[in-house]
Amino acid sequence: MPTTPRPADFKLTGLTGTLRCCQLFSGLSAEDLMVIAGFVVVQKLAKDEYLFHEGEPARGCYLVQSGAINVHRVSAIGKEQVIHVFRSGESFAEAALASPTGYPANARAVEPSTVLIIPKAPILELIGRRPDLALRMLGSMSSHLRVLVGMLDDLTLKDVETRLLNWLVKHSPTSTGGTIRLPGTKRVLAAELGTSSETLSRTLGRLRDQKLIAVSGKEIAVRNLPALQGMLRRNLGEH
Amino acid sequence: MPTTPRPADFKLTGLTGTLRCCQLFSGLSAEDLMVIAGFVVVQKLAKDEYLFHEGEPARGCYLVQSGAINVHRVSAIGKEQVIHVFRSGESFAEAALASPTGYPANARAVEPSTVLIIPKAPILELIGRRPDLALRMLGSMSSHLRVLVGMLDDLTLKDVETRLLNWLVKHSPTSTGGTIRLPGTKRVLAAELGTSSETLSRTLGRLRDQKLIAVSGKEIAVRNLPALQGMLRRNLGEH
DNA sequence: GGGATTGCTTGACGCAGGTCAAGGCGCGCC
DNA sequence: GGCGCGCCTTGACCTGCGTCAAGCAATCCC
Repeated sequence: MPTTPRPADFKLTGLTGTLRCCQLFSGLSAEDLMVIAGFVVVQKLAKDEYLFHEGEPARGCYLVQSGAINVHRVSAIGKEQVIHVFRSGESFAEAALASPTGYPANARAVEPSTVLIIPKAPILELIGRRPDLALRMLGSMSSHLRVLVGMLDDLTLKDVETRLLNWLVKHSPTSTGGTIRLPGTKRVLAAELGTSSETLSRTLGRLRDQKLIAVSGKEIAVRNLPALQGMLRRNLGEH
Repeated sequence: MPTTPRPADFKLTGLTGTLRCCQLFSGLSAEDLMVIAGFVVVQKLAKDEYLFHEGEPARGCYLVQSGAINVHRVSAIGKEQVIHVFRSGESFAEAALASPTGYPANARAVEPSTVLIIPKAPILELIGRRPDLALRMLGSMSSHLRVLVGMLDDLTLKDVETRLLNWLVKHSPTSTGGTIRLPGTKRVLAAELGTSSETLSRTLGRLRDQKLIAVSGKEIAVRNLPALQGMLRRNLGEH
């Protein structure tokens, strides 16, 4: 029954578009999407603003509409361990839905961002009625588990050089190399790799000396991607 | 309609007992338990026998009936990183249900063990009909996520001494201390703590010298739990 | 009983990488 | 322009811990 669209309807149809595009909800029926859009809360975050802190009671789970959210833990001495940076279309904190305890980590916007908050109660109710949604949630959490498992051996089984090589290979734009523009400062990259900015600097320096890359400011030019890949494989393959 | 119990019935009622006792299925109706018991596969494992390897296509998820299963990853150089040791009543590899990729880790019996294999297809079908079961699965996976997150800062934010202190405090039977009997060898404990048996030995030695614990064979007697807790807090609190 | 095996302890050594400190460079701001 | 302030780089140093190797104690098995 089409009537003149009111602002709220515009908002809803816009939201369903976002919802449809994400892994978690893609393929759901239009009605279900509308239901979800009906209870979702939009929140805008400034750069460096916190979405939630460790231990806070969980409101629900989240979907990044734009920007980037850094999920991390911090030790008693203030050292920060990045768990993952979630970007547009990705969902996180599904674990918070199913357990009565608070968030196990912190979430902060790396840049100005918009996230959709999916409140606990109504989404749980919907999951109860839509078993396939439950399976998707399971799938999404299982991929997060995989990310964490991946981090584990990153941190325990590899040295800084190998982790950096891996990062460079993953972020090279073309198959021959190309130049990568750092999203943040080098200190941030160092944190993401689980090291200090000094060690990162030295490691980059060593690769530069071998003419494998060129560094200038926030630009890293990958000169010889195949060589980097070979080096990575060698580092993984033997000692 | 009671008839003379056949062996298969005995088997089924025995299984439902096991199923009822575990976190994942406790509270399910008797019929549901029977359904699950109907498709569960019992597998016995000798010490050091593998249940599955990384990359293998997933059969389903698992429930430990007796014994202990070490879930771990291994790097290209053969170094082993323990993710978790699951014991009687615990379930694992739920993540494998929801994703088409293979297992992300290896599982091996630490001691002679019995596990129940819960095959993928029938349990997924049941989840589709029992939404509360889906929520339990979500809950279980979310607690595994928490374990992994916990491991992360164990590995990145603490040294071996702190990890050992944490382990001792967690495993002390009484509030004043008491004695802990190691389930496996010290080498296994060392692996669980992410270190070598030599370093573990040294660290235990240091605590012994300070009269905080006494070690004899597989028995660790905690002489002064409050002091251990204080030391732990101090290690976490400052440098 | 006596070799062989397995696990634990201890010493010696090396190394990756964290920390401290001292420049150098770019950039905005008065 | 001069000045201060982040950021990066580099050197010097230190330390935790992994590895190698040797010495014991307990257990097993012929």
